[in-house]
Parts: sequence; C-alpha cells; structure tokens
Amino acid sequence: MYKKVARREDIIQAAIEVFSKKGFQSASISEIAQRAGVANGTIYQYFKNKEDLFFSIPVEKTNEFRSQVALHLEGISGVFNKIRKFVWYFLYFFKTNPDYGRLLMLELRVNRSFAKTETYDFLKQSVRSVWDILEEGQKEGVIRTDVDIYILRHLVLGILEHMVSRWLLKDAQYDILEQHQQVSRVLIDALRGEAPNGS
Amino acid sequence: MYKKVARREDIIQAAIEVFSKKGFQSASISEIAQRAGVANGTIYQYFKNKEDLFFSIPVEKTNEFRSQVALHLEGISGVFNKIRKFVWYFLYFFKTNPDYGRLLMLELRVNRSFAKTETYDFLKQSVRSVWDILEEGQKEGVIRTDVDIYILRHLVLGILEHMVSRWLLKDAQYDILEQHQQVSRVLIDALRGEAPNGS
DNA sequence: ATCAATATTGAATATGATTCATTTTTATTA
DNA sequence: TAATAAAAATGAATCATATTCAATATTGAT
Repeated sequence: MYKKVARREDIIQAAIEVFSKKGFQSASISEIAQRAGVANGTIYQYFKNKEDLFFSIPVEKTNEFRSQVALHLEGISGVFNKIRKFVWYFLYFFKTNPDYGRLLMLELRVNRSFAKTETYDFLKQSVRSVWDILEEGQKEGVIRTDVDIYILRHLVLGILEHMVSRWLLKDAQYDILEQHQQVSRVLIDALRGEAPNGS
Repeated sequence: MYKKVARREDIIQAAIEVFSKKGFQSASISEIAQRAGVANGTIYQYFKNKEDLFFSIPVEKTNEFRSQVALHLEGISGVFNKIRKFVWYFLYFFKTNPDYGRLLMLELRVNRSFAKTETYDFLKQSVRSVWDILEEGQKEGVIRTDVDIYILRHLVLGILEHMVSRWLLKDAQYDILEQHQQVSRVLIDALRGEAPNGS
C-alpha cells in the first residue's frame, strides 16, 4: 500500500524538523508523533526506538550530498581544481542546510553508537571523493607522497568540519562560504608539499 | 568542615568516571551518587542539574592541559619548533587521557549549550597558544599572511581534533602519537605557504 | 461480504531526573 | 557541655518521557 511508504517518510520528515530545532536530548517522541500526524506508538512500528529514528535521518541528505558532489566535480580536470570545487561545495552544502548540519556535525558525527551503524559507513562513503582526488594527485605526482594519504584526508576534512562546526555553534551568524578560496589555498599548499617546488 | 570541599570533588570525580564510560545520555544520577557515596538529592545541592554537573567536568583537566602546554613550549625557540611541540603534546594529552577525550571531543566540544558557558570560554583559552604562535610567525615573516589567521587556526585545530575524534570513535585502537611528525610536516608546509620559498 | 493479516492507537508501564519536607550534621553561644 | 540556629544531606514522592502492548481499525484477498 502506498500509504505505508509515506508514513515512514512523514515520521522522518517530522523527526528532522524536531531534532534539528531541539537536538536529540530534548526532542520528544510526542512532538514528533504529533507533527507527523500519528500516535506515539506508531513510531515504534517503524523504528526500534528514538535513537534508531534519529540515526535514520541522514540517509536521504547523504544521497543528496553524494550526487551533488559528483555532479559538481564532473568535467573538472586537474586535481587541485577538484579540491577547490569540493571545498566550495562542502561549505555551500552546509550553508544551505544548516539545520541538517547541526544534526550531522554536532550530534551524529561524534556519536559512538552511530559510528557502529550502516548509515555511518554510508556517510563515510560520501567523502570518498576526497580520497579519490588525493590518490589521483599522488599518482600524477602533484600531491606529496611523503605523508600518509590518511593524514592528508584528516587535513582536508579536519579543516572543513572544524569550520562548519564552529560556525554552527556560533548560530551560523557569518557567511562561511566567503572563506572557501583561502581554505583551498592553504590546503593545496599543504598537499603539494615542498618537494614539487624544488626548494 | 573539610568534608564540604571534598564533597563537590567527590561528585565530580564520580561523574567523570560514569560519564566517561557511558556518555551523558546513559549515565544515571543514581550511579554517580552511589559512586560518590552521597544520596541523589545531594548532587542537586552542588549542581543545578545533570547537565550542569556534566559541564563542570572540564575545568580541572583544562587547567592541566594549559599548564602542561606552557611547560612544554618553554625554552623552545622557532615558530615551527613550537608548532611541532604543540602537535606532539596535543596528541600525547589525548593518548594519555582517552576517557576525558571522549567527553571533551565527542560530547562537550559540540554541545550548543556548553558553547554558551563560561567553562567553554575557559576551554577556548587553552588553545590560545596556537593563536600566539601563529601571530609570532606572521610577525617574523615565516608564516604566510595572505590567509586569515582564523583560517590557519582552523587548519591546525581541525586536523588535530579530527584525528583525535576519529581515533576515539575507533575505540583508540591504534597509537595516535605515531603520526605526529607527519602532521607537523603538512601543517608547516601549509602555514609557510608558497611565497617564502620564492617559487 | 467475510476473514485473516497488518497497521494504528493511546492508556498503562518503566525509567530516571528532579523536588522538597524531614532528618542529620555543623557552627555558635552561653 | 548543652542548647540553638544554620547549613547540608537524605531519599521517598513527584514529574517527565520513552517504550510497550492489548484493543481497535484498516486493508487486501477470496
């Protein structure tokens, strides 16, 4: 029946709204149920518990992020141009999705139980493109190989996630996107390293 | 009476143990009270509520971190040597304090209410040394000035906090300290920028 | 139209934070 | 030392919510 599919979606949609506004802790099942137009018990038909519902939220948005990154990178050549574009889109995505950003960056991303879910693995895949770009750059000889690719990924995701987290904690008051060029600049210098310059 | 001072300490100590093991959500006041050897109600004599107790934890450890950083930086000259030492101590501190690390990195650091407390401001001061080092480097002309110092700080703290967070989420299985040299290397290249090389 | 299967409901239960009237301890004074 | 007031501690009662489940309603098949 078509309604069954819709129900689950309704609940998730209501959950996004309530969890985004209140955070996991102070969001209540009653409010989510009410907003979804179902009884409290119905939620437990679709989700094991409050946490399970919470953890189901990022699936849809992760799909969006992944496909949009792929789309934006399409046709771009040159490893550093790809880095620039990724940095831009990462900041753009959270600038345009601050509510979801709060859930992802300030709650889910650092949740130990969430880190053990399949959704988390799925989420990690969404930044797979960074890994691919770094690997490509190392093969082409434009990205340093004297440092583990893991470290380079920590560098790229570290600065981006840190910036977005701090920005969200400050209630997204300033325009985070304005800084994308400076971020790309330092990252590219770090990734290139000294060797390619022959200094 | 001397016991009165000790009471508050007892409760905080018990809270560190219980919150570290279980996280904020599933730690219970009863367990903390029991471990501290007081009744449930006593906790509310010293702390407004569960969250207030949670937020009181980082004060002591922050003091330790700050004074140790200052001590380790003492006598070191050269901006990049200071960066290297800070990176090393940052990783060392969390390697030797993983329980506290979980509380700080995975819960407090991303908590919106905590970001509004005085303790949070105090905590931010603990990484003041990074700012000082960066400023010193810019004055000396060895650190790039074509990028905001804010961005440079995001870079340094971003990679470090990201590394520690991921490591804690993976149950601190590997030795995070092993990577300190590689981290310093990429950071220093990023901070130096291209210009000083004359390329 | 009937029936079995499935989905929904919301009152009852369970868990755990918080309150507060009572009791205990501490400090002060004679 | 005893009496008394002030401060601290207690834990049973209260309150707020997540979760359960027996009863009810809806759906799809024949």
